[in-house]
Amino acid sequence: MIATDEHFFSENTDALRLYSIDQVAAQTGLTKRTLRYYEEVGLLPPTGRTEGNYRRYSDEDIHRLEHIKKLRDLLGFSLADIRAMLEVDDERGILKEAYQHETEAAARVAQLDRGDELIRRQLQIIEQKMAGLEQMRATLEANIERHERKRKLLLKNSL
Amino acid sequence: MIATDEHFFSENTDALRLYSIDQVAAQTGLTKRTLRYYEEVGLLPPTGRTEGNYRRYSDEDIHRLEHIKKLRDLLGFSLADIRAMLEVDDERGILKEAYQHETEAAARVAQLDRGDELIRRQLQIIEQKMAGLEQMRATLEANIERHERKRKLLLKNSL
DNA sequence: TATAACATTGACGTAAACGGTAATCTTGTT
DNA sequence: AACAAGATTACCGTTTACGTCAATGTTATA
Repeated sequence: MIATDEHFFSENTDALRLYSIDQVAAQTGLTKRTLRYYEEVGLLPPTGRTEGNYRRYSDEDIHRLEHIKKLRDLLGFSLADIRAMLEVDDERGILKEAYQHETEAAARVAQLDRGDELIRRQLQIIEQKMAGLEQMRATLEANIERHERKRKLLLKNSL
Repeated sequence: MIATDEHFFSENTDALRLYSIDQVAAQTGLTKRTLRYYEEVGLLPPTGRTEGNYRRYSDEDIHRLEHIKKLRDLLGFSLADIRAMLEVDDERGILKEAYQHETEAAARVAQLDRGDELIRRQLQIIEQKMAGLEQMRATLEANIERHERKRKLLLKNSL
């Protein structure tokens, strides 16, 4: 019986495919231990469960986990940082919910503005990192170009 | 007496200004403990010392420490990763040394090639990170633009 | 020269982010 | 029905990257 699952996701518009912890581990590249850990520390909201108390992950769960992994590996964020980022995302989600039900135009615009503010805050962090990386990249490329010039010089002199 | 320092750096072409651990901590934003730790684990080669066994940091040391910090904060690298990167840099340094003393053009070109190879390897890592960041950035900006369109729509409908 | 304010090296402590194991269920298969 | 395979929680262990003393030595200054 999977009535439990149906209950949890019956009002979800997503494709309600569910995955075992093994499948999710394989797809995300995270270990099963890590999946349980992220749930334990609240990075991932409690997943659905089968009647036998086995975890069942939704597509949304997987998406969130992949996002977490990106933040961890790409940005080198700590789980605390990631939690903060996700809370922003979650607020955006709530905002979006509210947006749907809001009828007044002015209030809708205000909610869009608030969403933008949250997004821009994240953009700033990312752009800051990118600027630093860009500088490192420029330095390295300058070295390659310097080598290029030296090579040409050597070639000219050897003629 | 600072004969020790003079001995250590007498053949260094750099400005041989030396800094106390406090000064370096202030300038790099690393704690004194971290400075000692990085030296202890070999990320920073042993610094010069005063007669009284106090550490004296050179400009080169500071430069290396700032580089380490960038790798740590920007790329989110572990100290193990950073050690690997620095070893590449160090090999480049050695290569450069050898280059100076090499007289044969062919050998010089070969060394430039080897240097390029090392640099490109680092470039690849950086570009990979940047690509990931760029993607996140694009996603966020797409959301802002989506909001922009919605705002315009609301404005039009409210007239 | 005495004292305060710095430094040094152990040594132990700690928060973060999991890894690994034990005891106990659950489930697909024979 | 029985058994192997895999899941769950609980709990202890580990690594990384430092923080925090304590005991001791050094140095600038009154």
